[in-house]
Amino acid sequence: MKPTPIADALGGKVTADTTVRIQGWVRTRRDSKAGISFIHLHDGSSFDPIQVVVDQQFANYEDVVLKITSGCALDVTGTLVESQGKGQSFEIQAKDLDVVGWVEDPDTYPVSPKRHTFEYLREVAHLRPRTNTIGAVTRVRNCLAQAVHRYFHEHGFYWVHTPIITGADCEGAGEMFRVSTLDLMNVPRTDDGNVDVAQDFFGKETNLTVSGQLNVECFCLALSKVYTFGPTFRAENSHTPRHLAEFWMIEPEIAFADLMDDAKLADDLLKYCFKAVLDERADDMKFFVERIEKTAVDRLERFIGASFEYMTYTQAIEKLEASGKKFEFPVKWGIDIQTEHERYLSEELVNGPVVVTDYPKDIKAFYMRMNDDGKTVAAMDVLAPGIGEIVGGSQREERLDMLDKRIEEMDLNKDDYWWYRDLRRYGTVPHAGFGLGFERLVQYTTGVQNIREVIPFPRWANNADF
RNA sequence: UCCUCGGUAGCUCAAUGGUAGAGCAUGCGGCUGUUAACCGCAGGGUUGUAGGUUCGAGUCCUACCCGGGGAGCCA
Repeated sequence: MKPTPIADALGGKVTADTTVRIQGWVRTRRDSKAGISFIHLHDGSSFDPIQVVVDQQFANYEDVVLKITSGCALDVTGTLVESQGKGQSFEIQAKDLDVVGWVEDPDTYPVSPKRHTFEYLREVAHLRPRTNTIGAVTRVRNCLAQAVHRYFHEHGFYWVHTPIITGADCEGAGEMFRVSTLDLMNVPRTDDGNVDVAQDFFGKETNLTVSGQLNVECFCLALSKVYTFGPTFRAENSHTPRHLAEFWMIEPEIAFADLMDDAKLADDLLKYCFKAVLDERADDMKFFVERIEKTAVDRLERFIGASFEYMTYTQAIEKLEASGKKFEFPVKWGIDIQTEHERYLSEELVNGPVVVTDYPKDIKAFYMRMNDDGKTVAAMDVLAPGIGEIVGGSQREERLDMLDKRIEEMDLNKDDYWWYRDLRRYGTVPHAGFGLGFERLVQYTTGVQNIREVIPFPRWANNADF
């Protein structure tokens, strides 16, 4: 008999009083000495486990059923019936039960049925997918990823697979991870004592990508609407609940578009994704509301219903100055907006997502388009309550002379950007794009505090186990 | 990298410089169509690592390692 996903059995997709077969892992077992055992079985298909009811009459009740513990893998066939107890619609009256995999020592089973801290669960990351929280996060993460691709597909975007390994010349910010096959014990040197990168695999210095943006721009100026969605890497030694050394980023790039088109796209995409989660993962979101973050669903509903609040950097600075707040970093035109400032803007002033645009050129990247005032660039950040910067984007500088001026001002080497500059020499058009940190999106959606819980196997400084 | 708090049973935490304790989990028993159940009993410890002070260190000192929170950087 073909097994049925638990979601289908609970969701009314199977006729009551018929025989079903289910396979999964035990969450809990409770016994009634009166002659019944209740086993909660989960298989990942839904948040809720299914209750398997096993009667004492069962052939191997004493030898098998009463020895089942949390974590055991079962294959159960029985009748799907309406539950007599509270807490579930349907349950299974077991007719046949096979323990496919036992837990060898229940006493030291790392995810025993009790409360665990997230810090502890990271140390058993191979088993934490069995917990309610990580299971729910995994389903929501998947739902968001599917929604991202679906949104872009429906709107005529092409998914471009930009490289993971990149030449060092051309990436701007962020500490990078070196990619090399050189023997660390015996590094070849040039005559002047430097590492002889010519002998390395690629014949030059290479690193893991920190962003696919520059590459995806090439495809944007040919296919009009494109995006990347893949892993990116930062070797920053940052120790915060919002940073990872390896994370996934979504980077759309649109041609014949300006900064407002860009912001509109971010707005649209985010709302589409949140709607998908509310539609498809109500079970998991209910759990997040109950156990993780009370306002999780409210927040998404408000986000979907609200229009983005827009302000320029200059206006934001004025608001911060007028707030009467004492900030650790004093507010002055020209400073970068700090975490405490972001919090004030999105959490207190607006209490919702805020788009801040037109930042001073000196605190932003070389490729951002110079505004007519000569002081600011066409950049935008979306700040969300509780998480800070969730989207960072800009209109790109499409004018070669202006781009060259910025490259020079920022002390970069023009020759390193020869192909990026070529885009401005051959059929250049105004274009714009942004980066959306996928894990931050999952964090914002679920209300999970630490980013290390929303990626299957988190990597950060000194942590690359599993 | 900086500031700050912490590291004791499988997990979460107690313990004035003087006998190492509880809750949960686990095992056994009792009770119950049970739902993060309840009652009783039991097993379970190199107190992060390495030094030092002391008659005596989980507790005080030094160094290091690891984790949380905050900051910087950012997505």
